[in-house]
Amino acid sequence: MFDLKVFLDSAGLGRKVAKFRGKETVFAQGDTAKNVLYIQEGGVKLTVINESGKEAVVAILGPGDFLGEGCLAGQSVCMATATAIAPTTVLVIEKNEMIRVLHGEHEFSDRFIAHMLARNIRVEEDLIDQFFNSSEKRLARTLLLLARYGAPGLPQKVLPKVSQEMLAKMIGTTRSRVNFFMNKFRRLGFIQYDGEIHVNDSLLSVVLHD
Amino acid sequence: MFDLKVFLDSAGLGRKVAKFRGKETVFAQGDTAKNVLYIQEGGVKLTVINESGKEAVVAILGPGDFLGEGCLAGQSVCMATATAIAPTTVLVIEKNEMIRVLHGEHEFSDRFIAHMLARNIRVEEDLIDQFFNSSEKRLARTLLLLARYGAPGLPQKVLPKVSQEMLAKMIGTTRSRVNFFMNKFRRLGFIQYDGEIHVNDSLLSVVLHD
DNA sequence: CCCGAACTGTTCAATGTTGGACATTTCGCT
DNA sequence: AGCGAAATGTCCAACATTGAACAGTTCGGG
Repeated sequence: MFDLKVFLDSAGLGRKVAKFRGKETVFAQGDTAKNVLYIQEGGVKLTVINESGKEAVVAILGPGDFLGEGCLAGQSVCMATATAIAPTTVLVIEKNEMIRVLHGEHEFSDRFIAHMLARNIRVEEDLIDQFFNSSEKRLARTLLLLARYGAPGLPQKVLPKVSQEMLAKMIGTTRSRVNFFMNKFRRLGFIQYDGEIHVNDSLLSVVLHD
Repeated sequence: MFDLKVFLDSAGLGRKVAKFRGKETVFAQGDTAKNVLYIQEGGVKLTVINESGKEAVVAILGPGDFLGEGCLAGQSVCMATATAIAPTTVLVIEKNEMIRVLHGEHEFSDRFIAHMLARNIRVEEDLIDQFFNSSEKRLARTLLLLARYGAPGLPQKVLPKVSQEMLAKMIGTTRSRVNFFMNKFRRLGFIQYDGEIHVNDSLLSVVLHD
């Protein structure tokens, strides 16, 4: 398979590597945007804060994902804050280098296009979810998606540690609402938890039923 | 400037052209997805319908935009319905042709990447808007964006014809809510209308204020 | 110029959601 | 073990939103 790291090395781009521990800020909303990052290991959450200080989680990214691509489209400042949610290693690619390589290297631009297409589909799904569904359904969907995080093949049903507060910021509601539904889901046997959260397939019924 | 149509012609891709009149369906949610389309003239709206028959407008696309790119990422059926909102001409590019040209032609892949980046930024903004803002603010934002439709330079403040029903589907709320706010905006002098809608800059205050 | 279809204006009860507050539990740390 | 911080459980009044109904208006076409 195509190994981006090896490729970038040979293109002389893989040299700048940055490492972050959990909770460290990778870049902050408002920073000048001049690099594109590529996640090698770990995970990053993208959050946005509005004028009144409310926070929203826009995306959770993992190995193989790019972030900061906005600068390629001319965004001069970062629209979101990127925070490591685990020990994380990223490749740092300077904007103009990125443009040069995207233009020159087929394999690389193919890969990047695939990433953008996937990301776009995901964000569109999130938007549609937000349009159609109540917070209860959005929570159920988010839990199901998280439960498969990092294991697209096998159904793994244990979540990485996520607080109710964070869930609230992911689906765009309040913590008390999340708490209410988590208890409801537990009462109905859709999930269990005690430190770790276990998601049951039966939770799907919440998303599916009218 | 780079003219995509001329380029596609010389690559032997510009031959398949399709034309639609207003309200005609370009493709429907559930259709098998095998082509990427490029809008030359006109405009298209993308809508999604959920199980209970509720409809949402996901995007409004114009000349220079691609649609149906989801198939490149492996989506085998269309996730949305595309409907012409004006007399429209599109280039039809078969999926595998698209992949071949994306891989082989720098200028073309650059262009496509730019489109995906822009689209992504827009959808992300819509998602954030949905997270943070009340339906009143979302309506105000949508009106302001529409008022500049097709004229990024000069501030043009007259909307293309959009019904309150359609506005409701764009911001994810009900018609009665849209009606309520439209009247409020009019009462406050933020907009005028009588067939055509005129958007005042003062409407910005609705979006900006806490 | 009249009809029907599409759009707009208006109302309201039922429901969903927010944004607090406060008590309780869990967790990491020394 | 004991402290403080973080996370969870619970409650509730104020507020926003839905969904449906019905009347009035505009508009295009026969």
